Amino acid sequence: MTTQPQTGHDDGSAPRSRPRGAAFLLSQVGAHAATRFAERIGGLGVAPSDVGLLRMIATRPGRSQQSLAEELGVVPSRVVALVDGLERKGLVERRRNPQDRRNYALHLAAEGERVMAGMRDLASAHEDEICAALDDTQRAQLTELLEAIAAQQGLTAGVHPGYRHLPQ
Amino acid sequence: MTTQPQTGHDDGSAPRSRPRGAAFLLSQVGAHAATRFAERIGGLGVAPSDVGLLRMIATRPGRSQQSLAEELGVVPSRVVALVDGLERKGLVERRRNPQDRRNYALHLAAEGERVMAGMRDLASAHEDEICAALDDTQRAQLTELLEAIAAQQGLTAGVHPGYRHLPQ
DNA sequence: TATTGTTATACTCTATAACTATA
DNA sequence: TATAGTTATAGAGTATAACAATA
Repeated sequence: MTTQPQTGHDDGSAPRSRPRGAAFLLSQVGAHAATRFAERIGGLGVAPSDVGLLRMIATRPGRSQQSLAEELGVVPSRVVALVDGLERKGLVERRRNPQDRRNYALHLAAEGERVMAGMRDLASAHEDEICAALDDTQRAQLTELLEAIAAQQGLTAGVHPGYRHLPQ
Repeated sequence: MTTQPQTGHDDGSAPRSRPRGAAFLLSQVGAHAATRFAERIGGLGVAPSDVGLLRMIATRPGRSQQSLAEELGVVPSRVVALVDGLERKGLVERRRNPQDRRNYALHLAAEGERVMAGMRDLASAHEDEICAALDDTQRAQLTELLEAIAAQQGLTAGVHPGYRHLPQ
């Protein structure tokens, strides 16, 4: 994804009184953070698109594919492909529900638990890398500002919009 | 692009003393900002991938496709496709250089100038929309923090990493 | 009939590699 | 030989629509 050029401070001048370029910087730095994270988790053998799914299954085991599709804002057939991949890697299991044999209850396999643990460590290191320029106070400040924007813009906590389908 | 889930404040609790989740928030809010901007510029008939190109040509007219490819971090054949699209829409012109007939000098067409002007207005409105939750002081604060991160992470001012090719 | 999941298909994006023309 | 640009091709990602099994 890409965003607009801004008049910015390409010339190295100090920021103006009315700040400009925050939106572009957000998109730029955000894309960078996502790319770096993707590189890191690549070492665990999972793709960025897998991460949300894994976490949602870990948080609420037994969920159906439909419920994941809804929360992620993707089409159910997409979840089929994602779960196929995770199942092939031995990270999740599809368990039939005897009460209603139409849907599956999704659970993490043992290997999936290990990958989730690895991701938590990795997320912590990632956080430190991205925020290396900031001290603890500034980090808290940034988090607060971003949380305010996220809330006002109606973003769901923990759900990355990368999943959403623009084309209707 | 997608990033990691964070332990976050899904439960609505107050932020902890050691801030967690800034990197995920960055990626989440950044992707949202990029998506909203893409929706806006869609009305001008250009795609997000066109924007950087248009701006770079506007900033330094007469550039070659090669130089654009290098600065954007994409392969030259990709620039061919992008410039083809912009030329077809009447936004840019390829002018032969009589001194060296191998390369083109790229220039904005009249319609391209109009679109650039439209984008500047639109970027301003976009900025206001994304930062609606913040007052001017907070906006300046956010910009400062993001600029510090961008500089420390080695990001090029005004160049969106969405252009970069991870697959080598 | 409605719901869950699946398959078949097509479209977009973008890189690689081979090629043309010019130098 | 080297450089700017182009074409042909292939792979990844993801949506739409038709379908099967179950309720």
